[in-house]
Amino acid sequence: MEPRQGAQAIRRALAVLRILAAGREDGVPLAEVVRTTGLTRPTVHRIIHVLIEEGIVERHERTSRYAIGNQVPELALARPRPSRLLIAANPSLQRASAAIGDTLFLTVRTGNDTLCVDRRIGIYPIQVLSIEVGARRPLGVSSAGVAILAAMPAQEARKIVAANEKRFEAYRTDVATVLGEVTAARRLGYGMREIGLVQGTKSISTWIKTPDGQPAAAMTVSAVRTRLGPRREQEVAEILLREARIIEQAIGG
Amino acid sequence: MEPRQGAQAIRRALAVLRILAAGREDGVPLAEVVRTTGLTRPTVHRIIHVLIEEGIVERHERTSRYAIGNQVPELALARPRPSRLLIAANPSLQRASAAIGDTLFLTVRTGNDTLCVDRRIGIYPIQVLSIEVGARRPLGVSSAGVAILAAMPAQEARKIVAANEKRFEAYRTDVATVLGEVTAARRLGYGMREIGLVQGTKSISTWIKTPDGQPAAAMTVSAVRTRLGPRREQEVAEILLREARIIEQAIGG
DNA sequence: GCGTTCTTGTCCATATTATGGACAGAACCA
DNA sequence: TGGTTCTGTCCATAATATGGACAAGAACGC
Repeated sequence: MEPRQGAQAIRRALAVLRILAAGREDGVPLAEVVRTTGLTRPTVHRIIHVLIEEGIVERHERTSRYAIGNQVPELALARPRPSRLLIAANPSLQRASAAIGDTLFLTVRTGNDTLCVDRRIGIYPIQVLSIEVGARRPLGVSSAGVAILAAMPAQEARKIVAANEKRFEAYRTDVATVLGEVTAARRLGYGMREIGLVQGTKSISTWIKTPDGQPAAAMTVSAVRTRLGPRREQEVAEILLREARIIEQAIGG
Repeated sequence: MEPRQGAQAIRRALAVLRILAAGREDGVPLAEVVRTTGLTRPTVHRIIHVLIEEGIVERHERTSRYAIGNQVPELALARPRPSRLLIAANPSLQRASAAIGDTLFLTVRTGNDTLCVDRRIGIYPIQVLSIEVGARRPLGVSSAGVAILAAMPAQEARKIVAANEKRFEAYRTDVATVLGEVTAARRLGYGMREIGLVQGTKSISTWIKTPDGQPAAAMTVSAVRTRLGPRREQEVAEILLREARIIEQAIGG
């Protein structure tokens, strides 16, 4: 079905907001927003400054970077309860982290992005804290994003990857690489990044689907590479797959 | 200065979102959004359904009411840190609640609304929990809103009250009543509601200003009426005023 | 059970808004 | 110092967003 007409400006504003959200508290320069949204500079400038007037965006004086403003968390207070996924995943994150010893992450799909919504640090003396809660990236950049893409129909995954193309350069990847990883993840049954977001690390992600079959989230282990040789990778993947199924059951009701 | 042109649709979408935020998890029917924003039904319908497609709004199947969607808290994760006001106010809320024995609320101004961002329950056996964190209302409806309006230039207060006119009916008040309360609050130096948001209660609010002199927040005590006779009202007001000044100092740096 | 009222939902001719090419000034860097 | 890159702005015009009119369904009252 065709998307609803008559609100192009609203969609554009949201596209801008999602780019600013990816920049978190550091903010994003105007040129980067122009580049990644594909909109023209006057258009981005106008959208951003209206959002500033409305308190949705703020401009950092010293750096001229734009970031999410205080009214977004204020609007979010209208929806304070954690999602069913977050609640359902809690014991699995705990169990998996204890069993594996490394850091566990819960990441959700939000539009064409991934967003880290929970993190559980393990007990092994070396922990790879590659991202934090709130970290947002284009789908395809992390092993979680790759896993989520792998779990959806191939054509839909290609559309999303194409939409994110302009943003991959900033994360030192590209469409061909991402699609290759998605294909490999389909084969393996989970996503994996030999080269994690951090040098010398490796991460493994399993997708989590909602009751209607949509891949909506992923659970990820990140560790130093030496801790994830072929045999241990298999063990970790099995633990993650089992807990992902448990989460899916819990969400189903 | 004239507000920036070229993004009326974005402002309208935000106006709709703020109405939905006021409805919190209960949601708001379409007709109510039409009435309070003053927009036409096709316009509101279109805006809401684009926001639904974008995950910003969701529609409750059973009640046909619209509410804030899951992507708003997800965007808010880009700005996780509590504001300086919230941090600065924490010890004052604690002290005032202990000294007074009733519930203390911290409320901020957000656009033409007030939003409760913190609440501290007192030790007296009867507590008036008139609102919760996340409760959003038009400026002018609560004693906190009245206090904030009283602390700003009269012309600016009148503009805000005029903008909120259509929404007052739902809270059983009107422009004349609100302006009367604002005038009284200017005289008293604090806002007060003999008839609180809850029958048989009374509330007292003192404004809190930012370093640039803008009234941005208020601290409120709510109690059963019998606990706030004239003399005790004076004592409570003095405690609130003192703590408000402390908070203003802490924000100032 | 029927009539009335109220609500949500949709269409599309047209009014109005949003756009972006062109230009200017500031900041940065070699 | 000059070149490059960035932010910011203008306004003629292209394109979008609008809302009056209408339809259908739900809720309510007698």
